[in-house]
Amino acid sequence: MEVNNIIDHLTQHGVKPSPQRLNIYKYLIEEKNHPTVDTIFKDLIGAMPTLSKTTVYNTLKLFIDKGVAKVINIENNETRYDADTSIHGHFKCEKCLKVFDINIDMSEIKTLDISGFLIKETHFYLKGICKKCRSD
Amino acid sequence: MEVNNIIDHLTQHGVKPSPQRLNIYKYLIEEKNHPTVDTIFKDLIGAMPTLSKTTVYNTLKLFIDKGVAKVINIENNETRYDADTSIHGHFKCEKCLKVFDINIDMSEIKTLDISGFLIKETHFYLKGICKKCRSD
DNA sequence: ATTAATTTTGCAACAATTACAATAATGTAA
DNA sequence: TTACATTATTGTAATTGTTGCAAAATTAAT
Ligand SMILES: [Mn+2]
Ligand SMILES: [Mn+2]
Ligand SMILES: [Zn+2]
Ligand SMILES: [Zn+2]
Repeated sequence: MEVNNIIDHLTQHGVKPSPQRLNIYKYLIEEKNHPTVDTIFKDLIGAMPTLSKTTVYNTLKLFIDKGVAKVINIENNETRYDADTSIHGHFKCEKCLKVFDINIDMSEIKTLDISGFLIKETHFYLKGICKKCRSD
Repeated sequence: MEVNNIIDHLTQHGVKPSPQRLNIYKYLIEEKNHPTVDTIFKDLIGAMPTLSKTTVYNTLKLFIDKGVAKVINIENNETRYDADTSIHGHFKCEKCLKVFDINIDMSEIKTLDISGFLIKETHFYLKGICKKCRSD
């Protein structure tokens, strides 16, 4: 995606695109690596030497609030973030520690024993060993 | 479930049933409340005044290792535990904060874009507002 | 009864996150 | 432009959930 599109996307969701916000958002959509705050910070501090970890926290919180990112909770003590806000699942490999996207069809699942419940978020993830790590 | 059955169940899974372990396990299967360490500790300290929070952590870790309990990660910074080790999902109400069980049929989901992957754990949860809280 | 092995406990250390106030940057109106 | 108000960023301290570790207590074996 081009920078102008990114700026538009953020702006349309009520996120003023400061340099830090722009870079963090670009990082999320380009890397698609479901990073932690620490990963983002370490990967961006080179290009933005004054970046503060607090800013990363603040920015991600803002992204979540405005709906341009969402949280992925797979391990506790390891909050990850995803700029893909569509409903999809994840697979975390316990060897290489990578997090892969999984397409899921939630159509029927939603209507089991929770009729009358208001669903706001759907989360699905698997843990195991990825194809590559199995063959190593 | 009777205490003798509980003892057998723990023993068969390689967990020596000390008083602390027995009480914590009984708590899990009786309350079915998907508690945090803190909740367990606060609810049991009355009956076991010498109980240590470290013991709760140790015990739950042992339960997980031996397969008589599993971790539920819905919020980060809020690790919950479940003695129901079958594959099932959860719904967390953001008003009353209760966690409900959901039956799920994973049959098809497992075979989408992760062929060749070894699946060890399946996690599914929803967040929203429960029926009761909606009508209040 | 001694000794060895296991379990529990208390406290210190740690790491992720949040609170908060100071600084910097940006926007707005004379 | 200058002056002022608003917003964003930063650094540090505080908080919280968790783990490490060694001493004390309990249980098992000899
Ligand atoms: Mn994703
Ligand atoms: Mn459950
Ligand atoms: Zn892997
Ligand atoms: Zn509720």
